[in-house]
Amino acid sequence: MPVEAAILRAGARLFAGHGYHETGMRAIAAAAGVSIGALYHYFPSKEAVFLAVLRRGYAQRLEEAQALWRGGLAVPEVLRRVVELHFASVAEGEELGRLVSRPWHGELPALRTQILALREEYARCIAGLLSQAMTRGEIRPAHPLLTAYALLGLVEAVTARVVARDDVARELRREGPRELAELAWRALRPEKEGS
Amino acid sequence: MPVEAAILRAGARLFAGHGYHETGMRAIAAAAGVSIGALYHYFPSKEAVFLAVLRRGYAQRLEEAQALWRGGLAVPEVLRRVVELHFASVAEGEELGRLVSRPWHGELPALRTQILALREEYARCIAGLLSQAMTRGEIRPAHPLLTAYALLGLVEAVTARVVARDDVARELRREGPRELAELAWRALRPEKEGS
Amino acid sequence: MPVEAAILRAGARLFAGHGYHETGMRAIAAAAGVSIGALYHYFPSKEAVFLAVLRRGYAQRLEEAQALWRGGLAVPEVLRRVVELHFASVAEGEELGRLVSRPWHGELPALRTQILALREEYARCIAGLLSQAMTRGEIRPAHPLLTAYALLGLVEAVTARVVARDDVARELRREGPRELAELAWRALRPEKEGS
Amino acid sequence: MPVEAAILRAGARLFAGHGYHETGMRAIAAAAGVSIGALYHYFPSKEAVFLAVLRRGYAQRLEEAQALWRGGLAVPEVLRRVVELHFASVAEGEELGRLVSRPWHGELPALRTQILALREEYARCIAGLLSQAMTRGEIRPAHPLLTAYALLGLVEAVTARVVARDDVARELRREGPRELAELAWRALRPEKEGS
DNA sequence: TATGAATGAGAGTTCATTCAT
DNA sequence: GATGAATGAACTCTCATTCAT
Repeated sequence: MPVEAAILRAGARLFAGHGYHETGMRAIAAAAGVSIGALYHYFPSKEAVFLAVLRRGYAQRLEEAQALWRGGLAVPEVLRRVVELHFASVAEGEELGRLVSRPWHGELPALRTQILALREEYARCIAGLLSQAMTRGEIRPAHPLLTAYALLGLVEAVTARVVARDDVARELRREGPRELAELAWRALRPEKEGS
Repeated sequence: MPVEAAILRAGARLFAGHGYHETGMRAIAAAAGVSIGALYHYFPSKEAVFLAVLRRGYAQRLEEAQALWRGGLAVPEVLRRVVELHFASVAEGEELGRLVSRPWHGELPALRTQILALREEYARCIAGLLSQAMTRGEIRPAHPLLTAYALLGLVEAVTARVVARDDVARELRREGPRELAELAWRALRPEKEGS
Repeated sequence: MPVEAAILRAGARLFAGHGYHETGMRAIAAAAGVSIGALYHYFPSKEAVFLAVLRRGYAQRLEEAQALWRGGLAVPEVLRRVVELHFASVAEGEELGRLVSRPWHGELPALRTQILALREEYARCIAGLLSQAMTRGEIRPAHPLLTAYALLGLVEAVTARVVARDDVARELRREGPRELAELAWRALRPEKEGS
Repeated sequence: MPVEAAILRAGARLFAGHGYHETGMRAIAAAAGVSIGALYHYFPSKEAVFLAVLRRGYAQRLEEAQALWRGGLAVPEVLRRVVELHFASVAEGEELGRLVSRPWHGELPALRTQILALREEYARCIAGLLSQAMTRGEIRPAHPLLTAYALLGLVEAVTARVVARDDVARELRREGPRELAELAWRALRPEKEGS
């Protein structure tokens, strides 16, 4: 259904660019090329639009991450690619990526539970992958969920700085993937192995 | 001046609890026990109140972090205490702490530059401390600013989850400081040394 | 045609329960089990649905009242039964009755003329019956139309209070028919007769 | 405070003329000569404006009715004047009067309880006056509250017709006060007395 | 005939900000 | 300095109605 898709695309772009409260329903409708009435025909409220957009973003990210992990690569290489994936997703035009890398629950206390649940679903997926790697001895034992959140934060703090697009941002964009993958691998590698 | 302090305290509490857009000037004035007129006498706009609050938050956090680092402790111990400091600051009543751990630039695009600058100041301070430790050989060489952001994100992603106060949050609160300090130390320790 | 009847039944229930403006065409369509398109196929507008409903209500009430008067009963007994008829019609499930006992012209200024005309038709019918009774000397001479309106209001003011269903409403429901019939009979009985 | 009074006056006129739902807050503000902001400064919602208007209307009506009854006149004369009072209050410019003579609870189900309470207060006042007259033997014994509602409805049904201002309305306006006072007096006079 | 997606004007309400007192 | 009444643009959302299918 192209109308619904257009709304979600427009919503993703605007929410990612201006935040929840500085994005109006009129703006979403205009950006999607539909009337306000049509917007409310497909979604009962602004919150519903936002949650639908966020869900889509997490679904897409989840799929990408799982595909990487399923590839049979060595852990350091997987880490490098996952980090690169997050960096790529904050580029212009990759609104869904920028969307999932943000702690919306601070901006939308009313949806905190649902937003945290979506994020947790993603974190739990990563935690599951980490658990498998631990079982196989590819990384050292650690609290999987906590480690998953930590890795997410590790990357997101840098990508958040990258969106500013000044000189520092460009430098971090260039060095980030390699340095972060290195950090992550050192933090996780088994005791007796070198990199 | 107690009036200004009251406003900043009220602002910190409300902004931290409900976000920027869901906190009104009337609410700040009421919580501070002053009239709207007085509020506008001390601060020219809502944005100004917010920036003043945020500045105070970063100043306080900066001071705490520097004090820890100046203490002459070994790096792993410093890491442990810094992580614990962040965890403690998300408790009820520690509004300034919760404030600095949030990427406000997403919620307030208009102030993005200034918000990122405040955060960068904090990150640069940590980067400086990391540089010193690298020079002394206490931690391995790495990009200092990037590492600083990464460490901040590492901790903040977990503390952000802790505010939900459900069972998982309690577990992360309990295990977080130790696990995160371990992760950070492994990520940073020099090549040939053990913990 | 059962579709039209279903619409009228649904409309009567909803208009009586929530008023004109708080009843939507969607709600009517849903309650009647038809689509909005079908609704607009049978009635050109919301106003048309409302007028059709109201007409049906007055037609039914008119018939009931005339049947009572034709029964050859003594005037006091007729009054008692008419009053009881009005009281019975405010019960749950008697939407048409509740509908005709309401001054819709205040809520719908655009239809004032037509609404007043429907009510006047009913009032004129009662006035005619009163005229006959006056001619026969069963009640005293008075302005028939004015008396008809007065009797209607006499009853409706009490039934309007009865719909609240609290303790007072229950008491009025119990005492109302007898007391109102008494009031009406005393107001209308010929000069030299007792009750 | 002239602003509040202007709002109440404008609200009374518009609500009486167009009903609750066809009167907008913007229209009230414009008619009162104030801004929307000022309107919401004095009243928290449209419902609040309406209830304030209605309360004022009932207060004024109550005062007028009590003044009449306190005058020491004979009951038939009091009835005549009360009826005339109601008729006078539906004239142009007497918005408060038209307001209190309407069963708003049908139009505003959400405020039914409060609207019925205001009306009941008025009805109870009249019932009290009737009780006194019964005690003194000036009118026959009857259920006071029920009788009060009945008398109100008796008059209001006719005044509601009078607002249409056609030929019939003019005739009812002319004959109404006398005829209705006669009806009321016959309905209430003690058993053994003539008019 | 029957459907329901689409329209868009307009509703009630909020809120940062100003300024006369 | 301090107050809070006043402003009005902008917000989210509703709803009678239309029309291509």
